[in-house]
Amino acid sequence: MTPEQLSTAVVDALASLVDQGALALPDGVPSEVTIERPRQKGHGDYATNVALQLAKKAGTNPRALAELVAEKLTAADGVAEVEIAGPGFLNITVDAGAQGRLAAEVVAAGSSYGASDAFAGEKINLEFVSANPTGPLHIGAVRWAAVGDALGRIFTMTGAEVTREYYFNDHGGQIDRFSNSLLASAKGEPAPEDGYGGEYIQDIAAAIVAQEPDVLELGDDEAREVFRRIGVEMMFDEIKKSLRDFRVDFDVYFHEDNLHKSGAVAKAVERLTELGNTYEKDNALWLATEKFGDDKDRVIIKSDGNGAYLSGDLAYYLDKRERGFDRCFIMLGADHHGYVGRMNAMCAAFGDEPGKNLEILIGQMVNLLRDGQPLRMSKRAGTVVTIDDLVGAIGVDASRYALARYHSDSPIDIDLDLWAKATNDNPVFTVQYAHARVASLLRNAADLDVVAASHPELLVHEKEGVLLRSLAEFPRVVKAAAELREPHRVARYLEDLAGVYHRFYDSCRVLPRGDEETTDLHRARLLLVDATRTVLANGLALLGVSAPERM
RNA sequence: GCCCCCGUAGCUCAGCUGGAUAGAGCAAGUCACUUCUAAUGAUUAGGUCGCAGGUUCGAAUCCUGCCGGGGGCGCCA
Repeated sequence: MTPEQLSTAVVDALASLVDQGALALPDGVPSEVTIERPRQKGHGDYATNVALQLAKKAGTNPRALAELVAEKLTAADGVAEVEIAGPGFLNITVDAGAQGRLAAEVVAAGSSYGASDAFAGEKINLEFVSANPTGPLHIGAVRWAAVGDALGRIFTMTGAEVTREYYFNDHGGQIDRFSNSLLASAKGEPAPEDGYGGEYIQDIAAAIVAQEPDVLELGDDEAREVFRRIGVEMMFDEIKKSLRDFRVDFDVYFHEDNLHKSGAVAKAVERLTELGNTYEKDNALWLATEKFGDDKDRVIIKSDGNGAYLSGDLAYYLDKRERGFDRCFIMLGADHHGYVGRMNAMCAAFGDEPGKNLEILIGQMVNLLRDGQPLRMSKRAGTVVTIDDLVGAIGVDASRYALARYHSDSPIDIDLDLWAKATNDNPVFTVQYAHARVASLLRNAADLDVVAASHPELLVHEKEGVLLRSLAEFPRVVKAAAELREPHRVARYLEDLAGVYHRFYDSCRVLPRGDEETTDLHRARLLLVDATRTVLANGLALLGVSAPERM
C-alpha cells in the first residue's frame, strides 16, 4: 500500500459515492488526492485532507463528507482502519501485509525503483555551467554542475529525454581580454588593466610559448590570435577534464562563435523583425523586450554592426527550439539574475511561453569556509575560488552532495573542515555510511546462507512499518524533485532514510544469532534491508554520489 | 532609487507546493556497547517561524508594508 495506491483508493471511494448519488462534485472527481504522512503518532500511517478541500464544492461540511469517505475507504483492500479527526482529516492505518509487499517490489525494480512517467515524452534541454573559457571553473559554476546534473538524472528517472549542454562563450570581449592577458604575460608585461591576472594565465602563456616557440616573433595581432586560439582550447580542455572528473558529462558543447559565423544570429534577428519586435534607434538594432515584461528594451545589434551578447542567446534559443526541445532550462548564478527578464521577454518575443518553453533557474552564491573564514575571491588578484579548491579539499562525492543538498535559492557556505570529516555531522558521510552498513549486513547474510524472501505479513514491527513507509516515499520524492526542480529533496530524503534505517536496525534483529535457526522473519527482514540498500543506492545515484560497499 | 533571493532551536538547515501540538543533524544533559559496522540508538532540554497588518475553516507557507543580510541593475561578455 503506497501513497499512490492510497490516493487511488480515495479517488475510487469518491467516485463510488458520486455514482450512488451520495455526493455531488460539480468539478468532477479529482484524479488524485493529497496523501500526507502525519508527523504525529496516533494520526495513523497516512492522512488525507480531501474532505476539507472538497466539502465546500460538494455543498456539505467536512466532517460529514469525511464520514462518507471513511466508510468506503475502510472497505478498500489494504486499508486496516480509518479515523476521522479534527476538522475532517482522515487518518488511515494501512494493513501491515499490504504494506510489506513493498520490500519485494523495490528489490524487483532494482535501479529503476523510484522511476515514473511524470515527464514521459518530454524533450528537455538543460544548459548549465557555461563558464567562459577564460579561467578555471569558478565555484558558482560548480554549484550548477552538481545541481544541474542531478536535475538531469532526476528528469531522466521521471521519464524525460534529457540533453545536457554547455554554452561555450568563445566570442567577444572577454576572450579578447583573455588573449591580451596571455600575450602580455608571455612578453613579461603586467596584466592589462581590464585583463586577467591569475597564476594560471602565466602557466598557459608559458605552455603556448613552449608549443609555438616562434609566436613572439609575430606581430602583436597575429600573436594575439595564436594565444587566443590555443589558450581557449587549453582552457576549455581543462574545464572539460574538471567536469569529467566531477562526473558531469555534457551531450553538447555549443560554440557561441558558430552562431555568429553560421548566420544563425542573423536568422534569429530576422525572425524577430518579421514578428515586429525589433526597431532601429541610435544606429543600433533593438529588441522590444519591455512590452514582454522586461525593465527596458535591449540592444541586439550594436551601432558598430556587431551582435550584442544577447544576440547569441536569441540564436541559441531558437536553435534549441528547432532541435525539438519543448523545455529549455538555463541555470545561472545569482549574479546573472538580471538576465531573467530579458531572456523571458526574448522567449515571448518569439511567440513562445516563458516559464514553459524557457525556464531560467537562479542559484545563489557559494562560499567556501576554512577555519570558519571564507576563501575570498577577487578577480583582480586572480584568486577566484575554483572547482579544485573544493574537490581538492573534500573530494567529488562530498562536493557534489554539499552543493546539491541545499535549495538553490539559498546562499550556501560550505565548511571544508566539516565536509572532510568522517563523522555523523557530515551529511554525505551519514548517508554513505548507512549504505555501507546495509551492504555489510547483506554480506554477512550471504556468508550465513540466509536468503531473503517475501513474507509481507511478518513485517509488523513498528520500526519495520516506518521503514517501509519511508521506502514508499521515494518515488514521490523523485517526482517532487523533478516538478519543483529541487534536487535537494533527494538528499534530505536520504538523510532521513538513513536515520530510519538505523532505528530499524537497532530494534529489529535481522540475521539469526549463533546457531539460531533461520526463520521466515529473518528472511523477510533481510529483504527489507535489501530494499533499503536499493533505495539508498538509487538516491545517491540521482545525486551522482557513490554508494560505497565498505567504509 | 529599482529588481531578484534569503530571514525557522545556540549552530547548519528541512518543512511534502495552505493543514492537526513547527522538524532533523550538530552542540548541551542523562542512558544503552558478550553490537548483524556504537561511524549507532534511547531520552531530556531548547521556538513570539525577522516585525506589523491582510486573505480563510486553517498561514512558517499566499498578499501588502517595514527591518536586516546577500546579489544585480552597460550598445561588457
